[in-house]
Amino acid sequence: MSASNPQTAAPGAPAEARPSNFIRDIILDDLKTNKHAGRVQTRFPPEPNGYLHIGHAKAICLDFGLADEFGGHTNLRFDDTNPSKEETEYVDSIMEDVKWLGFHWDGLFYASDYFEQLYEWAVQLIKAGKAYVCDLSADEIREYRGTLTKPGKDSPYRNRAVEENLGLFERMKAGEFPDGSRTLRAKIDMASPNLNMRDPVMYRILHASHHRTGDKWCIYPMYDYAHGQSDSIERVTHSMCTLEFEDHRPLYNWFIQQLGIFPSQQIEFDRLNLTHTLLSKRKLLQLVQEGHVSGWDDPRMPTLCGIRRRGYTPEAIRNFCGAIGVSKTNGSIELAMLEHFVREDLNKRAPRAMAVLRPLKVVIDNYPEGQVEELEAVNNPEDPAAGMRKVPFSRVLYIEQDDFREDPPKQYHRLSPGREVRLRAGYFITCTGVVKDERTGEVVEVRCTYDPATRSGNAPDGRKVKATIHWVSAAHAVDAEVGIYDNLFTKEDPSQTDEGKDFTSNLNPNSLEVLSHCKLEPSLASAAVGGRYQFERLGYFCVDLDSVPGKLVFNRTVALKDTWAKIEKGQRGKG
RNA sequence: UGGGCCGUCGACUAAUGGUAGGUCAAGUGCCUUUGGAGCACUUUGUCUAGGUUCGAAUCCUAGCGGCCCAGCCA
Repeated sequence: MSASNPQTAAPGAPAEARPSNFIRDIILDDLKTNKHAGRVQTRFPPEPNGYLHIGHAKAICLDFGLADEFGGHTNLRFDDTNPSKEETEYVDSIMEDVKWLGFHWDGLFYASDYFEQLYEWAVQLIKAGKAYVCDLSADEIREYRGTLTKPGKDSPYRNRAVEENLGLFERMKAGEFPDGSRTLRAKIDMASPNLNMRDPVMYRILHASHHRTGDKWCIYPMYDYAHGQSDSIERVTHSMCTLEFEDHRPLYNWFIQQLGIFPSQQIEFDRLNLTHTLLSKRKLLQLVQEGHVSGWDDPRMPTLCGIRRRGYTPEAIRNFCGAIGVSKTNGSIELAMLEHFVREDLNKRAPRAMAVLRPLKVVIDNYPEGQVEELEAVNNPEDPAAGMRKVPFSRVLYIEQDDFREDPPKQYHRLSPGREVRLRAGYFITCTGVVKDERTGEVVEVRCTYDPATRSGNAPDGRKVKATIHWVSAAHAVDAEVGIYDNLFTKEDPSQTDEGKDFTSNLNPNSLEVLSHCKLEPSLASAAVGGRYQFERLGYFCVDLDSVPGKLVFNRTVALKDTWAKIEKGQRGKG
């Protein structure tokens, strides 16, 4: 059960008020017909072979959210049937991520908890003549399986006597045979149009150490033989999984039926796809291993730990998952949708601060040298309870390079020679001149005068300015490093590649920009790791894991919507 | 090409035989001590062709298009 809910599942909301989806409809219907005596049991079943990503968040919100809505329960179950790929590092991270997202499981289980039961059931199936030990090699099994259009043919071992099968299977378990030499197969139908029903492998021999059972087993169940029965053991009523398992459902049901155990129901929904993003554990692993990113928690990664480090909130992710809905259509959500939900959440809660990313020096000629004033600034205009803070003001300031143009284009409202703007929470200043680098001609300093009557940002004579810009007092500024992130991939669909190239050819070479001498207002000096702020007019930023007092590091979570950038882009477009 | 699934604004998703609606994006305006936020308004859609029906996004038929399946991975 979850303590907190996606916005789509506000506790106590009337069922009719919640957005519908076809899975919810199925549950509603089952409740109406009293199929499981009003019980709703779900599970989230990750394989501990990688870190969770935003796609898993969708499944988690569904599994936990739906159970929660109907007073049901949700188990966290690790699908750990393949010891060669699974590690405790991953189970730890998965538990951490699920908790961070705001969900709490009822039961914590592992498919490996059921190895003994699964083995007994396999023996039962052998005795019933429904399973047999097959000596075919992997290659031979593939040949015998047939193709999409051609039926397969029976294994020569298909009709072994029950006693022989029993003996062989026991010896497989006892470790008498090498890896790959034999398998236990279900006896179903080699001519089935569904390849999953062509005598699927139930057990393979794998002399590998398992992260939980150690060396106890050297035969391991396949996913298809383990998953449905695990659901059944936990009396899962609604077992949600992604679309590619649709073809497996007949097998899922076959095992349950042959065994005569609790009939869990598998329901498939569409996997999340996000533009400019890859959501495949295999490819994410490759990015990490080949060093294209700094690790699983690189802020550019779509992993939950990456997104968390980037500064996303669990609420934002849950709201996003609620908003995208659930269906069976194969589509791709625009990244802008995800970004919308962080902005929406952070706008309400992130305290504001001033930070200058690309500093340009401003000297206010008529401001007394050595004087410092403490100006009052609003912490969050969306939240009066957030209060006020003091920001030091003095004669030499930094402003954003972007906020000054010597030769301003049309519609540019910010500072330029002769023009007056407001300093956020401060005075009106007018640009009186510039100082340039003699060699490069670059403006290295802007000279201004201020109007002492405009303290706090209003002119007594009622005159208006068109722009308000942010600033930091040079003498009081705190230095910081800031990571600016862009899409990890340039293509909308990064898996779409040119001949002979793989997805890494679509990596965005500019996905990370590190700005190292950013100037922050002094109140930020004590910002704690994980702290989220809005740097006014720029975006939302979060204190990075590697940040220490004296050497601050921030990540840009997402930029604020930038109307001027849009206008400017339009101007360039026109020529 | 055998089987399975799916086609609704640019994207995602509702409408369960009876007004094609919502969110994101885009655009316009208002407002603004963040060109932020907010508010208002606007544009754009039922894959195609037949059929059933008083009435079809919804049901039927046939096309067309997309995704998945030939691991001893999950």
